[in-house]
Amino acid sequence: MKAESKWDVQLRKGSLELVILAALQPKALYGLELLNYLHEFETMKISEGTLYPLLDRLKREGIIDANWVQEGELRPRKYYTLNQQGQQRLTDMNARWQQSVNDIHALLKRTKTN
Amino acid sequence: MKAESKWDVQLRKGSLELVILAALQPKALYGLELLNYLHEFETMKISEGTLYPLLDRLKREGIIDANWVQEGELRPRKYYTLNQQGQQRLTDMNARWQQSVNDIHALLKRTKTN
DNA sequence: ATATTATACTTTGTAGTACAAGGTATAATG
DNA sequence: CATTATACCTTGTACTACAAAGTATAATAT
Repeated sequence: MKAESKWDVQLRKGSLELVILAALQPKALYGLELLNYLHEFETMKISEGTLYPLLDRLKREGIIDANWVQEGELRPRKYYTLNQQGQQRLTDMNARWQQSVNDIHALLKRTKTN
Repeated sequence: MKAESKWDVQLRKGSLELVILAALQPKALYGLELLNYLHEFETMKISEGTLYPLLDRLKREGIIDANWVQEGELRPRKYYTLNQQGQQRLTDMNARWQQSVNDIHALLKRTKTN
């Protein structure tokens, strides 16, 4: 696998918020669970130091909710859920992302592939 | 038209470098010409304060070349051209971008569109 | 003449984000 | 009783796009 470049980080920067909302939409996940889920995707292998502050921010912005769950003897886990505002935000972001992809695609089509 | 959100800026952040390389690939453009060209694309309406420092950076990184051209009585213009390294970088970025789009697409497909 | 507009490029300071590296705490394993 | 695994948190840093303002020159308007 190719080492991660500075640019890979920058590219992810914009889409990460969308990606996390999308990941939380089908069902609530706790931090590490979400992290491992994202690791399935080559371009989304982020670290805890990236994820937790981001989740905090999304919570402060009021688009996700968090609540501790104690399951049996296990360490308590903080589950994050997408709320109504989060669902709306996801829809908006999705649309905007699609538009951006279209624009970039159009620009790339005008290049010559020698 | 929808006002530009903080997120729009962040989303553009990652792809802007790719976009500029793609725009310069077919032929050399000067600053404002490139700016106007990008304004054709809704998600790529950047300002001079964004473009010129970015072009400087790409030049310092050695992936584009710049040279002043005096055409007739007009104000001299600085034309930017993609060099060989820039072409390579464009190819690499293109591949990585495609991969990222695929990943995000996969994530979005798993969401429910109620 | 001289003010304004258009063209073209430049500079400065700021805000937002992801990151690496380290930290805390607890329970299970060796 | 040391180590590993799980889980979440904190701090300081690097990078990028941006707004706002500036310089300089030529063409146009008053």
